[in-house]
Amino acid sequence: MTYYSEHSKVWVSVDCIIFGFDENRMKVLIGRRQMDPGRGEWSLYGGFVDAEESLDEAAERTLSELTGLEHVFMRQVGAFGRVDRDPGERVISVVYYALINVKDYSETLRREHGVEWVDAGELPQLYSDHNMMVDKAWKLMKQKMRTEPIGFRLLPKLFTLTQLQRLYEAVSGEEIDKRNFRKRIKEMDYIEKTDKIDKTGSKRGAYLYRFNDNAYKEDPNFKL
Amino acid sequence: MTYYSEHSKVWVSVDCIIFGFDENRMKVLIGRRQMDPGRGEWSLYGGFVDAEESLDEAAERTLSELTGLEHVFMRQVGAFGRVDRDPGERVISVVYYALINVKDYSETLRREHGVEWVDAGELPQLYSDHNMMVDKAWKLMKQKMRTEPIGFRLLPKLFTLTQLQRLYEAVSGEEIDKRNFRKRIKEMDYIEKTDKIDKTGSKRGAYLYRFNDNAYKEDPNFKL
DNA sequence: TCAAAAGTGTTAGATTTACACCCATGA
DNA sequence: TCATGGGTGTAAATCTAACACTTTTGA
Repeated sequence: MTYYSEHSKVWVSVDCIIFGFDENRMKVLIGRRQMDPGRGEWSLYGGFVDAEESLDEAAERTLSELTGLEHVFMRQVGAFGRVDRDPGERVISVVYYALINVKDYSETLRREHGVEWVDAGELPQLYSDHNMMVDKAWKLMKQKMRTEPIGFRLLPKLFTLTQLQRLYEAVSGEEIDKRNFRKRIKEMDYIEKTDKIDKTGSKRGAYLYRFNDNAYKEDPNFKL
Repeated sequence: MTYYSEHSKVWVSVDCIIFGFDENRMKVLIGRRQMDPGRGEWSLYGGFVDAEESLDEAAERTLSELTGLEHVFMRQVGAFGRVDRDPGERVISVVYYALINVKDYSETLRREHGVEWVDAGELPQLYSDHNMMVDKAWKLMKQKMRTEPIGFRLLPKLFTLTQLQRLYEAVSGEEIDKRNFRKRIKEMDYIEKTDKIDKTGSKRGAYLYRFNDNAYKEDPNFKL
């Protein structure tokens, strides 16, 4: 029994914009496209949506295929549906962005898939409309980072305040005053100081902090 | 020649959340679903995406089919893709919201299509995941209305400051101080006072204002 | 001993909020 | 004449932004 058979079906793919933070820069994971058409062009990592999986599941599967990671923060960016966006066939693509900690992604696996971390501000021309996808994802991510505590997904579980500040500087594109920044952090009780000290960033060492998600849920207000 | 033939195709539809503003309330246009499955349930207005049209075009076509209106402000909300979201078949739906001036929509046409303006806060249960769609569209629209001058799409070309204020009150859900509101409006040079007066809202009459899009583009900053 | 990053408060300026009365008109 | 919505300014409170020096330690 088919209800909608007079209408035409299309291929639907998902494309993932995987953001990372390394050396004080926001990075995006891109690789050379491995299939025709467009083989060899720089491209986001994606895949087709199977008949028996949701869009979110397809995005999670695709991300996990590439990185081996699960339970990653992902959000949908939207659907891209120009008729000629794919040079081969008509394909509608639903785009997601993900935030991962670069250190959680095995270098071996990364090389096996032939993908690279590239500065978000210095992306080459990408396949099809992938640059537009990144632009939109970047805007959404930026917006969300201002109002929700999602930046921690890009850092190790324990991080220094300087690391956190550099992250917010990279996302906002401007320098942040150290004292004002720390003042605001102190007001957020769910950003907890530990007694651990990181000595890799300085001789003196800096206290390590942790984001406490349960504490956040009790008093969810965030603004940076 | 087919590149992606080993993958499966799906139906893709668009659903439109059409916002209006009337009697100081935000409204959404809904109707009784005219096809199986779900015939007779309250539902958003939608349609299938044709092979030779983009998603944006499909949304515009759908809106115009229902309202006869063109060049309407529309934005994509996102793609909804749970496998079982449609009780009939697997259909991925790409959702758009539109802002129209209720007065621009012919009552005759509205009745012909059997759709109604319902208070955005008092929607009945809708077909499938349509309530989730409205929730998300509402959030996005609200957010955008704070930072971009799109509210004017819901008002006549000429409007009084009280009308504008009521609109922003309806969207934000809280009362706004009249004097503070007008102070902010005065700073936006692209909201132009005309010498026309509206006497329908009060005995004394109120000046009518106009949004000047070209003037806005020269100095695009808006915040309410 | 010195270079390099960590850590810490105060003050001026800008923005936001609260608030009350007179005006013009049609019924 | 009076009820109704239109129109206007000021002051307190809050928030934001600017700013500089001391500490610790490994090289």
